[in-house]
Amino acid sequence: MELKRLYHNKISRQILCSDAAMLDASFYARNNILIIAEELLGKILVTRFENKLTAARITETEAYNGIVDKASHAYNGRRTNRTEIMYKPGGTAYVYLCYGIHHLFDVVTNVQNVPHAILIRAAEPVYGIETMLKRTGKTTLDNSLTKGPGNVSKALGITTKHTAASLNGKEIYIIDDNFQTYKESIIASPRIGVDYAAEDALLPYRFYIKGNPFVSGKNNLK
DNA sequence: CTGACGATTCACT
DNA sequence: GTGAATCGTCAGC
Repeated sequence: MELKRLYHNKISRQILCSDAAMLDASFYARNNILIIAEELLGKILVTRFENKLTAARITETEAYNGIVDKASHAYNGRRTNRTEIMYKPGGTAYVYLCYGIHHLFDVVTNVQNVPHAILIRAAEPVYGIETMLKRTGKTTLDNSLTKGPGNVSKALGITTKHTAASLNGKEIYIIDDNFQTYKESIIASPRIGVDYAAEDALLPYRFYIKGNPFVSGKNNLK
């Protein structure tokens, strides 16, 4: 099996800052969250905070399917100060604190009042690696830099203060640089850490690029 | 107001 | 494989 190692894939600043490449509202507003979660693989998540540009190609996502999904914060229509962000229109950032330590970044999808969200679980650095290393306190680049949702946010500088931010703004956005993610290299599997969700824990709502070293867990080769 | 806990990570055995 | 870290959120009183 061919291993997709994008490790050395660097992207120019010009492309990362191109408005034309930015995913727009129509991408996020769609109804089928599984399609969007799959299509986000291979897209590039870009952040620019205090003029520090960092970017990573998405390698792993998880869909949280709104009010019918027992794994979702918005299950059964739950509305709180925190989850209210999930009810915003597609193309909004939903960031929350997990275990008091980790800031997890989600992409809100669908239309207003339909609380769909896609967790970005892993990505492969393509720009601003020095900045990412500084943010994470690491000295060398390896897959731990952006493998796992807490690590992605940390490397890209995303925190809970960015929740509700538009993904069509200047600070956080996702671009399509026409990178080809081949269907046969995409795996769907159950989501991680959602045992509490009863039968919904078994749904194949996690998507990742087969064999990519920037994917959480150990068993990403099959 | 209080207590329980989490869409995790990392160090250690 | 096990356990600690660490705090905002949320249900319940």
